[in-house]
Amino acid sequence: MKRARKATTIRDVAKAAGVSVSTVSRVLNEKADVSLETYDKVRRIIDELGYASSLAATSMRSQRTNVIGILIVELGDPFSLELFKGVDRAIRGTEYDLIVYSSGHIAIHREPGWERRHLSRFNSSLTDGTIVVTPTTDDLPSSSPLVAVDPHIDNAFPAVISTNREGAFAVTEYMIGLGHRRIGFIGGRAELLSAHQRQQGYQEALVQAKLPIDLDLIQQGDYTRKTAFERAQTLLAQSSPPTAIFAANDQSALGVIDAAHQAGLRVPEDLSVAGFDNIPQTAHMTPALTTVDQSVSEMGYVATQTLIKLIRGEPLISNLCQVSTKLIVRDSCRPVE
Amino acid sequence: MKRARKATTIRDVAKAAGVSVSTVSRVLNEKADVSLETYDKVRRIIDELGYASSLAATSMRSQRTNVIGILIVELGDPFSLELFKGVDRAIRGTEYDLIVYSSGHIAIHREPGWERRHLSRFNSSLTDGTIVVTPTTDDLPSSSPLVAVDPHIDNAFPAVISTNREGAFAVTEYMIGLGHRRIGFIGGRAELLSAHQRQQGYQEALVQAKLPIDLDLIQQGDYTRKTAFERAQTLLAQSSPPTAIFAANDQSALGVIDAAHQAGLRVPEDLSVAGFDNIPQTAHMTPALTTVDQSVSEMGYVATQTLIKLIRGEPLISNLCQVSTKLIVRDSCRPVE
DNA sequence: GTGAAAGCGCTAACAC
DNA sequence: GTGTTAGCGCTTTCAC
Repeated sequence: MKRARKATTIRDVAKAAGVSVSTVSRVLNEKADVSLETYDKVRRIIDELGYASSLAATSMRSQRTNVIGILIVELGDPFSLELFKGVDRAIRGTEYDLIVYSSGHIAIHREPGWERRHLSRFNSSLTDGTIVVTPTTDDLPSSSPLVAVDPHIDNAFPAVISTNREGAFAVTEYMIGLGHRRIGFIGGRAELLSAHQRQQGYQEALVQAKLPIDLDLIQQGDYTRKTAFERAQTLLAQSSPPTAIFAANDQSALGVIDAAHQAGLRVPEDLSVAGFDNIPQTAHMTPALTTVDQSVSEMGYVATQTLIKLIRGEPLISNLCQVSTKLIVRDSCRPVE
Repeated sequence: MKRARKATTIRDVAKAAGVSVSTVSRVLNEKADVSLETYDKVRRIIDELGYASSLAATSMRSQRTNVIGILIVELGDPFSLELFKGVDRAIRGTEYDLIVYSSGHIAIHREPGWERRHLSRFNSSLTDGTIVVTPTTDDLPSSSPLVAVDPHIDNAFPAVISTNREGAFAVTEYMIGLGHRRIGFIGGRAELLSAHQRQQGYQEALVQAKLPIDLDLIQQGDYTRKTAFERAQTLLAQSSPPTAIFAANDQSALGVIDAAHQAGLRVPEDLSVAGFDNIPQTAHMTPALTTVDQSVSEMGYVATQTLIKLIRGEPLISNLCQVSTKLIVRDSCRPVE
């Protein structure tokens, strides 16, 4: 147990090498004006001591830390986990390290603008840039580049999003094609652009099919299974309930299925259900869910690449990058008899 | 776009409130000796400005940051992702924030002792304690508490691990019970205690059944699918190949199945295969894998709780916490005909 | 009850 | 080529 050992600092290295701290700093940062002899000596001491510069101290003085931050509400949430896969892939082999920051203090997440505070803790220090996932506000001051994943509806900075409108349109059109005329919709978190776009796609498909937009069939959800369950109950309790329901994400679709079972309805025999897919696993759950497949890990990949470009000062082709979606038909939807 | 805006510092708050920085600091840290009037004024300004103290600066001066660190090799790796679920669960509702640190610089991971360097970057700053996942070395100096998940074989500090020996014993015993006499073993990363314990359980089951320990049947793996694939090929190419193979983890088991298919063998008809489970999903893959189920998310949960105890100075019941495993029999194993 | 000042580990500007 | 010095944003004595 070498626990008590205090961390080695740049001064320890300097002392051991018989040089000044600035010389060590120069070696660390690969500055040109150090004699080869000194360089080697310092490098050797650094290795011997197993020294690595303190991220906290470094970040306070210099602009560059070569660390990318990612701000997330819930670390364990399937969306986050799926996102990490893409972020990881994008980061491999680059010079960047990654810091995922998440708060345990649940109250913070209830308070809108929590990301502003968290960002503030990072800001102009620790990270060279930050990915913010599903921000609750568009007012995010930052002196370093920012990229949003699934951005706020008023979002003003570079962001990555799926082709939500097209996907929602396709799935609604598909249901209409199966003969459904009363198709329920359970929306997502109202402040997110994705939720808005999905509802838009749903409505456009109805309009194209010359079907009425019935406000009784449109329920406000929040991308959680629990809320969708309640909203679906409301839909199913109506005098003329929908024969199909399109839920704004996979969790919501599961909530709809919960409600159907609760009401004694079979899926898909009595009720067709489709969702927007966040993670590959959900689709394989019973019953096999008809989904709009969006590659969340791809979103993570693209977001990271975009952020790296911004950090490097390279030009962006577009401020809003769309990751394409694909309709995947499985047996949770049936034609109306 | 409010991007150019510089981050607000404690001095901005002090100036706006007409007090000194030390007073603001006192308010931030809820020190007693501040007049209520001053306290309220400063709090109001803090809210107005959306100020949050810089983690980098705070951590340099004070011991406590209320941040827990977790050091991981690959962020996108299924083991890590599963672990996060438990860590997240443990952190919810506590006063702690979480930082996951991962490096993109692949070369670092080849170099043994990379975690020492990464730890050094955190150390005595940023985090109050750190969870280190599958460390490649036991020589980890740190001035703050450390907990290992799946520790190094010579590990000396608090750690969380599964009941690997018992699990491996159970699955080997089960295969023997099916009539298998030549059971191959593909081991894990040699420097990890888990790999050692799994091999031990395997061997003990053979000994108990009075079966010989045939070194030709024991292959060194590294918990990756690719390596297991190669090792399994070696096993299957032998003059009297095994009728069953126990692989040290789920990825390795998949590699074994790959090799079986490659060799034209059917699983489980021609070859029984079992693995040690890291993530719930793998078990459901084709063919349904007989596994020793270890709850990785539970390991994350326990590790986090242990670390929090250490940080708070509470006593630990044991230095090595074991998360229990369970044999789950599925149809990737068959009796010998 | 509050402010001034030192200093955490580091980098950058300026000496020499 | 190398050392000295100031200061990043914060906490913590120590005065007053």
